[in-house]
Amino acid sequence: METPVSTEAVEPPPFDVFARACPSRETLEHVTGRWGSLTVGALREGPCRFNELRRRVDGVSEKMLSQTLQALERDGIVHREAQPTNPPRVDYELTPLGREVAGRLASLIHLLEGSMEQVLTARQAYDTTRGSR
Amino acid sequence: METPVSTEAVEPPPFDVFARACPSRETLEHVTGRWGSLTVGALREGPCRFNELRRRVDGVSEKMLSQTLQALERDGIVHREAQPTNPPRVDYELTPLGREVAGRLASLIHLLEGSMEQVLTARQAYDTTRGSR
DNA sequence: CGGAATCCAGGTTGATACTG
DNA sequence: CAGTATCAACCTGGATTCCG
Repeated sequence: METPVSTEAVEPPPFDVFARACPSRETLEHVTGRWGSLTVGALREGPCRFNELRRRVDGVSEKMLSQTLQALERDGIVHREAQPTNPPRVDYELTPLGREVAGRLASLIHLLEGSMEQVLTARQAYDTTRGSR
Repeated sequence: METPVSTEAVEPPPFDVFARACPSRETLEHVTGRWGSLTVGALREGPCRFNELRRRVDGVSEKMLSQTLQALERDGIVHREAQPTNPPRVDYELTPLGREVAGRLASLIHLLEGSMEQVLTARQAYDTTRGSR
């Protein structure tokens, strides 16, 4: 018996974020980026129009929100539903994959929000120790 | 019965990453930032020296790794253990909080690595639909 | 080895203005 | 409303050099 060789791919390519060239690293960055994580988190509350999303994500500019949404839509994390009405109405919502991602992200966010006292204490300790080097 | 009022803070301040000025947003960015997530992920495999960490996180420069580690140390996510030997030896490891964070991050990373086929397919669909607008 | 400091190019950001 | 275009300003990140 020879090494089995089929005409179709026998094994899915391994994806590893720790490797510089792996496309999974890009997606991780889209999802965890400065506005990516907040946008996904905001969409977790339900479908949302562009400007409402802007309000939920305090501080994001139109441009950044637009760019972020496009990257997330391209990766299949967010679904964009445009209605050809006038004035235009566009709704964004998470895809099934997006909901899974959002869940894990929310878990991280909640952990951090709940640990901020501890973080703030650590910062003070660090600053008095190293700040006044 | 009156509303209970004690002399010490009755309620911990609410932390909300979606609010522009909340310090939790900074910590989220340290943890999910371009190198933050990979550094924390790499430290999950165990304590590690500076240059070994550089090898684990493919593509980081000394400067970025150094900056990233300092931010994470300040937030109490990473512990730095320096030995005053010559040559110097410094070990980094996750704190208990860091391990919790790393766990949630790993969960997200694994999800994404396992979904990349789907993501790549979504990208192709997007590019053929919108790319040739 | 483990960093800190400096320099600098280029990418990212966010007003502002404009379009459909 | 839902974006896109433009542009200056800022910041990121890499390379290099030097120190303990």
